[in-house]
Amino acid sequence: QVSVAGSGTGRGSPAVTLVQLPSGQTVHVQGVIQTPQPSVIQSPQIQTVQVATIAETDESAESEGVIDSHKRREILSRRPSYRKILNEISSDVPGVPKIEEEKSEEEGTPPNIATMAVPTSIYQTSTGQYIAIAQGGTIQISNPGSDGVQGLQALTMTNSGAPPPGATIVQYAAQSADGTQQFFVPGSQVVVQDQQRQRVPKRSAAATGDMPTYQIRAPTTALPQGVVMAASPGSLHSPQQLAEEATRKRELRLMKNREAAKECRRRKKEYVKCLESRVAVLEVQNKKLIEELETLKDICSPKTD
DNA sequence: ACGCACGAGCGTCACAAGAC
DNA sequence: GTCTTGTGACGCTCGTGCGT
Repeated sequence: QVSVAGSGTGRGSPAVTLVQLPSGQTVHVQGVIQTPQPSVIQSPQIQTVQVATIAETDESAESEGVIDSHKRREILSRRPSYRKILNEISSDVPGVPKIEEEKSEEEGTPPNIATMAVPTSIYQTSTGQYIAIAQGGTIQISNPGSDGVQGLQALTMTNSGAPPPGATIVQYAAQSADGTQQFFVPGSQVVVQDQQRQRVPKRSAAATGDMPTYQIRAPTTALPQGVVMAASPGSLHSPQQLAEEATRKRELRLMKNREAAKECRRRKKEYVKCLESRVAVLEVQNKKLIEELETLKDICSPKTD
């Protein structure tokens, strides 16, 4: 004897079907039959939109815009990071991959890209590139138009020697006679950008993923024309130097935030992808359960004729 | 060919949470 | 208390599809 009892399909409550098997076992099938939804993907993004809508409804009711926007921001900002959410999901569901603490290989990071060290000095060239010199002589070249870590290059100067304290100097020349970009680094060496990519439009740079290549050469001439010299923070005294230092700090902060935003967006996309795949899995499961239920109904329901 | 709408991606700002 | 990191929001640019 099997009894199938439908219940609770009211708005907001999932449909629950009770199936009593001949053995006396009762099976709860919850939410198997769902009302059509506009979208199967219900990411936290959507949830936040809903929260925002509620908040705005309150706003129109109470006419307290400032307080409400604060409240809304509070609600929105309480949402944990994508990494946390996804890792929580993955701990519940075995098949869902975790977002690694560090960047995974998934996105195809070129092997010649090193991880970004904390720079101690940062400079912007006349063509918009950023050159950061970290402790230990690592030079990082960041092209503002390129995509993600692909715009970040690290060159480690193995024989640059220890610069005098507070005296890191970058000497930059806009363009040399052979059409390459050059800048000079401690240790009397020259970093030369190859001709093939200078000021590539940011769209195509992102699409093709091509990067500027740099070579370390011995200087062929004395100081070139148009040399720009910048001092590191160690020897700052005048207001102008302080202003430069503030600008430098700001540039560094912006560069870091730029990278952080890229990383955050990458995680967000990964998170949404995971949710989508999870939805697909659940849909398959759901379908199977429905079929199973139908089979059980067929087997166990008493024949009338 | 042109204009428009739309979506994706980006840089920046503001702010909360966590680290130190 | 200060610094760093992560993320939502905003505005911008660019590519694409579509109608005219």
